[in-house]
Amino acid sequence: MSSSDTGKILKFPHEGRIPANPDSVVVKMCPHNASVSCSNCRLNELCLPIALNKNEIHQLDEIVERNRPYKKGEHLYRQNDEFKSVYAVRSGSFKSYMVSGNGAGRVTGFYLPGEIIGMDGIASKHYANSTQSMEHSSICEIPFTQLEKLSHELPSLQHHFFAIMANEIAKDQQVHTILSSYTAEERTASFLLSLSARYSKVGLSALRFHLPMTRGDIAEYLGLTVETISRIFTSLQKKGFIEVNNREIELLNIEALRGIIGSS
Amino acid sequence: MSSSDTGKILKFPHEGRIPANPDSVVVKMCPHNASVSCSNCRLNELCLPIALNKNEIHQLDEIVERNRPYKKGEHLYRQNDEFKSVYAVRSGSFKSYMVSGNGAGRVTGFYLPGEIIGMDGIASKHYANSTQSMEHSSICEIPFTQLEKLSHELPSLQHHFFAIMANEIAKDQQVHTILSSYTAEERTASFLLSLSARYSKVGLSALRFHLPMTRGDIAEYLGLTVETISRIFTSLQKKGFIEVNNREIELLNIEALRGIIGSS
DNA sequence: CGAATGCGTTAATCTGGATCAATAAAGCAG
DNA sequence: CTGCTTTATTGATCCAGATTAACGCATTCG
Repeated sequence: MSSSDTGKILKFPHEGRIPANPDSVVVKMCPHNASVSCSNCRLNELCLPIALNKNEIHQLDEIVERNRPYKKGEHLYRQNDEFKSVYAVRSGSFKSYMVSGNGAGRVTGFYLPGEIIGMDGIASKHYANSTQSMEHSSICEIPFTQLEKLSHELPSLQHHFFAIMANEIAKDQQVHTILSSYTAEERTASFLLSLSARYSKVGLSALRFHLPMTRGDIAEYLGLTVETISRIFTSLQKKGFIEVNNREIELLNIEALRGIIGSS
Repeated sequence: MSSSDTGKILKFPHEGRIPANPDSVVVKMCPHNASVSCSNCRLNELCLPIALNKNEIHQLDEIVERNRPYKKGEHLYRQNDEFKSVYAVRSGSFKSYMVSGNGAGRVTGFYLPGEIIGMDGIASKHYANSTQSMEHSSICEIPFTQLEKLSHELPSLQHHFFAIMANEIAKDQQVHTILSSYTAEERTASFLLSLSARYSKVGLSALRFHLPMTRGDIAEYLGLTVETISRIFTSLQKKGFIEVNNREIELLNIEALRGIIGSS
């Protein structure tokens, strides 16, 4: 069927990332630049500094370590490593996965800019997952002991960190519902809608974005197989709800996607 | 703090609950007695007071409200109610469930004595689940604003509450793995093992316990159907791994159950 | 360059668990 | 107690999604 599509290949500049508009700060600010501080980070409305005042942000800034960029596939930490820090994604994206008894890895989460990684290690002092970058990415490392100490001094930081963790809990319970009762098509639609919402939060397009993960990653995350994901993408495309070209995806009818979930 | 001022001790014969041994404190201490304080609660090694000193426990005690007992089926709160408190199960058990788009309820969690309920409401200020008791139960209510304030004053309480939330996150990610990759038999085995571990934590038998939930609840929780749960119980019984009589269950070969999961 | 490797799609077949259906056994209110 | 509702078991059939297999298409690498 693809014999005639040669002329209409979508070209995507910027490492496959699609800014909401071509002149957005996203591009100008060079997301991998380590010298940025929390106060001028474009993500500070999403990330830890939210609801902190100038002075408080400055104190947070002091404990944040801005690491070197991570190449695609590099590990942030591995399952059972000693828990030391939580991390905020500055640019790029990460996936976490757990190796279960039989050795088959299972993707347990995807992390996009502004999101916090590593909270699974707080309880047992060892990370429960491994986490690796899915593309060239950069990260802010926040040593947990210091974060706890600072939280104790800044009530609004404590409050906000409680909220961040609670949000993770609520999100995980939502996933529980999806995995325990949705069909393959419903899972896929809800996954796409979740990505869309999260991209739009960081100022990228809600309707057209790059999938940093493989079909296999999506399948593992949703408890399905690669083939099923592939078939469902194809079928959603045939229905005119989406358009997929490799890792580039456009949501043509977002209401219809919502309908898939509502109608279950 | 007088001991049961009117002498009206709510009598509570095990109500289908099997104590580790018949003379255990569980029975003696009358779990539904509202006059107990955190310092002499048999659950204080599991619950919020963990790692607090005498004086700190006393401060915590001040904000804890010991509610009237809940009858079977009563709601603690409903989905979308305004978030006000988290709750610690003192005796009995609760289930939480979410009503998804189509109206079909889905059980998202079970809560046994010593466990904390309601953290799903912290982030959005409204509970994401409904929670109801599965048997005659009692609860400690902890108004969240006050807990937050006290956490700010007591670093070890802050630390511990971070840990409790993190534990919930880790547990939910474990559930993610189970739902996305385990077979029906593996899910059921891991569910039974989880119950066993949790009962044994509160001093009840790890090998012989009462299931407070229906087969239907288990099925919803595990993303299966009642019939499948029923068939798997029967099949595990035929294999000699367990013995079930209605809601009473005995794990005859716990290693074999572990083997079911490991061998996937 | 050609070979190897990883990712994605499509098609044919198989199966674990759902669905449908019937019955039994508890629990419970009057 | 009796009748009614909810819960549990078991069997027969069906189907969504897994499995298996083959192939296309990029990348990378010697």
